Amino acid sequence: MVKAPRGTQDIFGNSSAIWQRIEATAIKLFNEAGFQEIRTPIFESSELFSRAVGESSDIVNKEMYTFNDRSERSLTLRPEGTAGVVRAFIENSFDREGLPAKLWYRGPMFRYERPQTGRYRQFHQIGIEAIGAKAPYIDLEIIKLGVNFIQDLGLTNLTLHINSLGNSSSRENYIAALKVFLKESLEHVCEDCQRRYEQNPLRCLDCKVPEDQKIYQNAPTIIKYLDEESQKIWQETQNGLTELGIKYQIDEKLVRGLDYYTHVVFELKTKSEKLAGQNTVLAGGRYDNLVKNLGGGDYASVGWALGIERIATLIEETHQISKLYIISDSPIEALKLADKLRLETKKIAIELAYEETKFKKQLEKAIKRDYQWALFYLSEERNSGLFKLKNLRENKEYDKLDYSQVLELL
RNA sequence: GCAGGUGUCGCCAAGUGGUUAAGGCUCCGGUUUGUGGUACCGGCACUCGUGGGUUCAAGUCCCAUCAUCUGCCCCA
Repeated sequence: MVKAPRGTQDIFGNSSAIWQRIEATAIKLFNEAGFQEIRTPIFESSELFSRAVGESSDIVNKEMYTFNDRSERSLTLRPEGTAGVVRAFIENSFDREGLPAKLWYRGPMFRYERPQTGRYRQFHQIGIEAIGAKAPYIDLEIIKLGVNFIQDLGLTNLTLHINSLGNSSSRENYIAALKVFLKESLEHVCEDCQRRYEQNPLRCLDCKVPEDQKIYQNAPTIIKYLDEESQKIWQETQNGLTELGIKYQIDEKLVRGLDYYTHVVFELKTKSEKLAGQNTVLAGGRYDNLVKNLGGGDYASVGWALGIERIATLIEETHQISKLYIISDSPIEALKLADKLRLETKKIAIELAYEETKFKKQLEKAIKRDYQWALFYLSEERNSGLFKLKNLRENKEYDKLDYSQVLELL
């Protein structure tokens, strides 16, 4: 039997209802804040990602779904959303429409990784980007939208972690200082850290090995290396969060896996056990150099992305709309009635039996499938023009109703 | 990419080398025609993830492969 490829899954039933709720919640929030949807291609030139995400990142090194098409172009299934959005921003000259460009997107992303709880090879993100906005107030708006999103879904038990990576020169100075520190104890740390030292020294800081962590306790922190400008932005961001009543936790070891981040970076993490080790459900930050690096103007930007699968795992259940089942001995008459009812009722699903099965079977089906209502529409009702309606959950029956009374009850 | 666990019907699950692969739930049909999830009857794995091998004999042993789970790496 042919199965879905490793790391992919079918979404249906209750999960699908939860996904719809997640997407509807996000879309409402984005519309209210004046963000516009953008749909970019699912595959792009491979070069876009190696330039945007960074040659040293794990994503580019070992996780991309890259292939050559029939004309030998190297293409890649997008591993994240920001690169494509920025490419579209530049290509379509969005800067002429006025800045910042406030955009949101959703859709599948692809990374060739070992599948696990909360980790898939095809996974889905919803993200927002504000391109061409330097003021820290846009960071605050973006972060607030993430926090509101979580709240609107009724999720608790999430913590906002933030850190600053500073501007390019602060970051360079810090990395230089960090490398000096790391070099002293390079022989005593794990192999991964020795590799990180070469490739991405920042990542050493969130190493999981306890012995290594002991050593890193004395490492210089990035905050001390922020230059005046970066320091000022960092202060304003924190003040703003407090003003907005957003609780946060400074995490000096939060460095993120993509190379394009600058200044503020943040993650919303859950304490729930349901996601095993994958406890980050929403993450983002500022990327002031990315647009320029991809050939656009010098536009500072900020954004985040959330993982739909991870959020969905945290949501237990969702309310389905109530349903009505038409019990009839004539499918065509039931179909005509269903059509009419669908036009004239709101927020109720109208269903019927398509085959001429027995009365009792139809009623049992309605009960088993958890329909709230059964509407009797057999020859007797059709002749009299009066309906019988039953609330199956409350076991209440309403007899001899005319059509308008049926509508009132639903 | 590395280390370990698991794979018998849609779901749960017995089976530990020997004739026709328990059982439960769900599902489908019926118990002569318009009212409740009950009860009763019947149906639903030529096959044990897949492919090889060992054996007179394999769901049961061996190898490979695939899938899945857990930890690491990393990430949403």
